[in-house]
Amino acid sequence: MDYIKKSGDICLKQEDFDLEQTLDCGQAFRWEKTSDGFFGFFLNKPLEIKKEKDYFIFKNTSEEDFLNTWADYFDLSTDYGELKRIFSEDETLSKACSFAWGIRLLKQDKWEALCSFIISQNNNIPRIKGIISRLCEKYGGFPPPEELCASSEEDLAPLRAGFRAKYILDAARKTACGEINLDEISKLDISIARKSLMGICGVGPKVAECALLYGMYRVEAFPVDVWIKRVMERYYPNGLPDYVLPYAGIAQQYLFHYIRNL
DNA sequence: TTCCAGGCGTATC
DNA sequence: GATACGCATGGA
Repeated sequence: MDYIKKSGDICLKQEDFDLEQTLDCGQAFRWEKTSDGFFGFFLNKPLEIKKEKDYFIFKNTSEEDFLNTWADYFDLSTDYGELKRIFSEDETLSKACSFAWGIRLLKQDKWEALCSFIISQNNNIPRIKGIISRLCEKYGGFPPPEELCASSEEDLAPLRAGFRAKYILDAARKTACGEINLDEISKLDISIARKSLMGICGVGPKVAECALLYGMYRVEAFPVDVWIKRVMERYYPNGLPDYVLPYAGIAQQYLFHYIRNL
């Protein structure tokens, strides 16, 4: 990793990384644009980050936090240039990678990702962000399942999550009592992991796939929403090329961003 | 007013 | 197993 320390900040040189494409592409919902960058959270740890010339500036960040938290969160050890070279053998993916060149897959928290994508169903991105923002405001940070499951559906009414409130509570209850163990699920064979997650009310194939990809870094997971469905019908009637499948989830990121901006 | 949004549960066949 | 429908909310 190519970085220097400078008056309390970490300054990082990093290829294949664009803040807007990575933080505002619908994979994470707690990042907000600032005048010159982004402000957001991972595990309730705040970060202000911006780009200045060739450097990404991690404001007020210790070397320890950078190496132990943020380098992992931003998946800095993965060579996205190499992935894009592999993907670009395919014509559509080649265009998608050129267009969305700076997307990286964020290694998010398991519980937060699961909860966030439960909220995402039949919803749009600005409203998902609003609900999660009100959730974090209410609990002083993203609530762990133990804290959340002490609440009732009426308690969650101010979030305006609609019919999803009872799904959030079911996920919190099952996770808090150990019926669902996200750490264990993250290591299971993917088809078994899917089934386990779908034991939660409000978690179907799409949300399970998102929990696996965004919360557990299972990069072979391939969430199919309305947009990706359009991509598949139009460009991949016979499925993705075999050489993409081990990283289908990362390919999906490029395709999602591409088709939404076509 | 109607349609749609990073879907899913339920009923019905 | 497939298909139809309702579901809370809010912006277009």
